[in-house]
Amino acid sequence: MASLQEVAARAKVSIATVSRVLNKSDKVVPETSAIVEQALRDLGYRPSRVARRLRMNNGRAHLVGLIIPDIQNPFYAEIARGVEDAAYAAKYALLLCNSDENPDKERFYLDVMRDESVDGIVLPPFDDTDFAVIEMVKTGMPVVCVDRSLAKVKTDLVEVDNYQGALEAVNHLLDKGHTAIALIEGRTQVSTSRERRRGYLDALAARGIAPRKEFMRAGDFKQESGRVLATELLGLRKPPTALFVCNNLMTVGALAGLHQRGLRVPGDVAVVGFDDLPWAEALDPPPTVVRQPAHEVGRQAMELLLKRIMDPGRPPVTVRLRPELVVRRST
Amino acid sequence: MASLQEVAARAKVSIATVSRVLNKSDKVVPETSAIVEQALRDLGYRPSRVARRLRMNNGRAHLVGLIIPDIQNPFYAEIARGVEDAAYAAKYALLLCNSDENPDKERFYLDVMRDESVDGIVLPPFDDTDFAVIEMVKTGMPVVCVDRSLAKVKTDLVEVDNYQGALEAVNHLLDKGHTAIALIEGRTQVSTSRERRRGYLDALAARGIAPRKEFMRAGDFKQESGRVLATELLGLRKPPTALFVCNNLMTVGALAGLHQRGLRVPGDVAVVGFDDLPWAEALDPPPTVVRQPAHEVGRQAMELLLKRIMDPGRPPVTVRLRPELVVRRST
DNA sequence: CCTCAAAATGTAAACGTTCTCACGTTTATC
DNA sequence: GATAAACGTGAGAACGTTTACATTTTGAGG
Repeated sequence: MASLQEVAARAKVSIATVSRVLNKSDKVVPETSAIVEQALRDLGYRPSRVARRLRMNNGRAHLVGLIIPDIQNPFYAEIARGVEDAAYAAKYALLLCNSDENPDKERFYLDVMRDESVDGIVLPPFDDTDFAVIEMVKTGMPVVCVDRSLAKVKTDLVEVDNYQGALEAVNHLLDKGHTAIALIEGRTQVSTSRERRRGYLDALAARGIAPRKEFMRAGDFKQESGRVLATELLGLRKPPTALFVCNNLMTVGALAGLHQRGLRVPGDVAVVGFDDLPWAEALDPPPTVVRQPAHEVGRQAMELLLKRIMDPGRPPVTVRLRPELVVRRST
Repeated sequence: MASLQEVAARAKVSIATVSRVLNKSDKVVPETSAIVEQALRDLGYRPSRVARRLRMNNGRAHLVGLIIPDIQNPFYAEIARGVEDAAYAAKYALLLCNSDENPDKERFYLDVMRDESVDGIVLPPFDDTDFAVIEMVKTGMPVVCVDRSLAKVKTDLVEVDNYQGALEAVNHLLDKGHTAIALIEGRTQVSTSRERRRGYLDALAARGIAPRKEFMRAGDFKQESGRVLATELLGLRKPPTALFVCNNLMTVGALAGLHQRGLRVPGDVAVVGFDDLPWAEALDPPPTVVRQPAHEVGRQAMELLLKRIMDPGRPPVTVRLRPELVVRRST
């Protein structure tokens, strides 16, 4: 509550001097410095981040934004933790928002961030052509994309090698002798979905297996669509013997759907998911998944963002992390 | 980027008039209004939340803080969603931070919030006597506590009837014929822990069962401590036949610990947990739990906060929500 | 002692708002 | 037709910082 004004009055110096003591930027003689420091302590002075931000509209707000689809999705929660840990280490605060994969909500929060003049933003774009995000990048706002990329503009990006992950997942199923492998993918406008599908197709092709249209279904990344699509697939006249499900929530949904139909996993159908789950070990059965280093994704994204804030002119960088196939008991 | 200044220049009016048009507070003749609106559109004007906040240090920042122990805990993630949904509905943005049950981190973030001059804060206090939070309340900052309460000061509070929940949980085990029921509780400085323990003790007492010290263990709310304590308990010469575990993560940990020892649930040991889990149905076995209406807790907390922001003088209110025993297959 | 540069401190503008007050113009009242 | 009231608009202060620039103090060299 105490302002520079009041501190200055108490120390009988000018506010400029107090400011100098605070930022230890300029020279101030030890004596005065001591007096000011005392006044500072006496009044329990705390600088107003708001006033500071207004004054220096460049990059010292020590505040960054993070927009994710849904904090209740453990994958994004882990990314968020990665971002937060790196931010906290650098003494940055985080404006965290859920877009719900809803462009309007995303836009609202992007606006908030601009209006709050945050130093930068970390986010997985809604899709390839996310207009609002592209616009934001063009205004010069530091933006780091995570998980998903943007088609037209180049930004810093931390992603996981989705193609490689999918390849390994499907190869694993093929190695187990499966040939009728179905794909449950997410929204196809999202770069990660396409990469994973490409991995799926290439893995099949490498063994000379022709993909079947009816084995490829697109959901919306949510649990319910996993359940519905798995049920549909297993209801086919010639059902698949294995499922490759392209995200965590849909995997859980698929397992639930299979249980509902009274099918045994992996006895009747094998399942490989994408994204690990925090309680995978406690699930029935513990699913084989392609684990993404989500915390690391978040951490590196934040670090990239910090670098860009320090040096806005630096060329954009892409960091590609390797996923890891974790074999458990669903295959 | 465009400021009031620039808009005013383009519309050939004073900034005061532009401001009036924006806030449609004062009367401005339709003609000028139209010209200004046009200029506003032409320049794509967006008000600076920062400048606005600096000017009106009372309650129109449209920004609130939320500090939770860990966003990766689904219980808190659900609370966070409740808060966020209500905040978004009221066009408030959310400064979200993880305290990790770490007082230093909590203090850092509380400071950030004060310095950002947020309109108010929602949080579960670290414990009963959380000094930093009490201090914050005393400065007049609107604070709503969720889940846990503060001992000395009275604030708005949204809590769940932990006593009742524990009572039902333990009664359920008693009804199943168990008498050797162990308790795995959280940090005992936290109000919820004590309430749940009280429920546990009273339920036993009502059936004339004397509590046994070695059956009561305190953990730290985290998965690992659930695993360790469950293992310890089942290693006793006379082990319990049922476990009442006081939060979600410790429940998962306990289940893992029991599996490790090769024990069957509920065959060898029955388990009731506190807090529901998003994929409870997919767990092995799906656990019986006391479900807390976490989303509702968050939503109501945010609404209480909004009321307090509007009317700082109103007397603090306590909302107590009812938990619900969800019987599944671990008992 | 005086001068003058260097060092220490003070002054004031700026950031983008909101809002009080004052000012000029129109309309109502007698 | 003069005076007052009502209305629309503008000027400028304030919020709490940082910082360029101006001013004062200091100390050394002559």
